[in-house]
Amino acid sequence: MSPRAGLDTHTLVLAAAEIADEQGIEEVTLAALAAKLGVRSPSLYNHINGLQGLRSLLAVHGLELLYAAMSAASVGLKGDAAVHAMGQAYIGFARQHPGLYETTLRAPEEGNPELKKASEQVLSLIIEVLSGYELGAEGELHAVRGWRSLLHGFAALENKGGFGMPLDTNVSLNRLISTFIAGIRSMSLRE
Amino acid sequence: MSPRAGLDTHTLVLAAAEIADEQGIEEVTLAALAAKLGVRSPSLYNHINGLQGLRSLLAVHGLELLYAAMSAASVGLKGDAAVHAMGQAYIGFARQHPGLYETTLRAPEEGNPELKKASEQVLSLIIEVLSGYELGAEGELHAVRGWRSLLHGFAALENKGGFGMPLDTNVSLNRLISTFIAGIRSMSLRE
DNA sequence: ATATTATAACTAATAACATTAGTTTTGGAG
DNA sequence: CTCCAAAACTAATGTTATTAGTTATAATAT
Repeated sequence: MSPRAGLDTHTLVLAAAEIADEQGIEEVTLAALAAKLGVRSPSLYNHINGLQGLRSLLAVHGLELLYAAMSAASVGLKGDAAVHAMGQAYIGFARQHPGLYETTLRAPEEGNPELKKASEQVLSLIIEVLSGYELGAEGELHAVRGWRSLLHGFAALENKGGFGMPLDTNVSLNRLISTFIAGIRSMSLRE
Repeated sequence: MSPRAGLDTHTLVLAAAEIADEQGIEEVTLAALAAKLGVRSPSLYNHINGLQGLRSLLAVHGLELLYAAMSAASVGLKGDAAVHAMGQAYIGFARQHPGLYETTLRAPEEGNPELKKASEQVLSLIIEVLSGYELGAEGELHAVRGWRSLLHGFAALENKGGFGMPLDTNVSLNRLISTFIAGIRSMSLRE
């Protein structure tokens, strides 16, 4: 019963993130979001650029939270410890915010500068942590790709329930990270 | 202008897979599929169980093709060569059928026996190839999880254009596979 | 205090989609 | 040649996103 519900973009993004995490990314519709906020869906257009715009905002928000988690976890650490901490933080974020994490890689727009910036922030943190190993400029880039593949694959499969087997996934993650570290160690020695 | 267009389930799945690979998974709608087949969308219900049913069929079809590719690539090979060949085949399939690959992990139904069967087929092939390393029963399961994570993560990031850097992704893949192998080697020695 | 204005939220309307109900038509079995 | 199961159809409903145009209010200026 109140024109002027007092919404703003940030409130919308937070509410949408909640829907994504609690009900799944498919349920993030303007209709559902408007209902949650006690408003009619066209009203949302005063704050966001349609559904696509909302998805972009969600992606940026997710990447910022992911960066914060990874950064906080690895600050002050070096080498293997930093890699482990960062990997745990990455997967921890994906577990805590499954829907929001998923929006992170649903790259909708190519030219979005906010999105690009948020992605690069995460990327440079990864590069920094892996720079401790003697991989060379090119080897480092390959290692970054591998590290991202590994983390994203693990997060995605775990979230989808792809690891059906009754075996502690934390142990799997730890061993996988150790495997990766051991692998890049042996790669760097080989060259 | 012809009642009796002569459709069947398989034709629908193939046409839907084409849409998925050429236009993206979002464009796989019953409306688009019906248009492609020269039919009205309600007619599709004679052959599939709605959009959800079609998605399940796509997932099964994708897993079967994936299995065929992996199997053909690794037949007769052992050890590192088999792992490399299987990995290349997995990524090759994801590149060749980006949309179909994506449906593979959009697990819609839990209790679908066809889907379960197709998944287990792929899984047992992976287990077989990794059984050559001395990992122990539990270690082998962790390695399987790691191997799947790595492959899926790489496929997903590459498909989404997540590897923005101008560096040959085939080289990255080769090195990643080698890194993984080196990693599980050192893990098995450690215990 | 009162008038003005920018804009948040609204109603109404359209288009795309999935889905169900009920009808028509036809290819093949008898 | 007849008949029937089922393939394809039309019609209708409900959900969604989105646009156009309207109303009402909060903040500002007078």
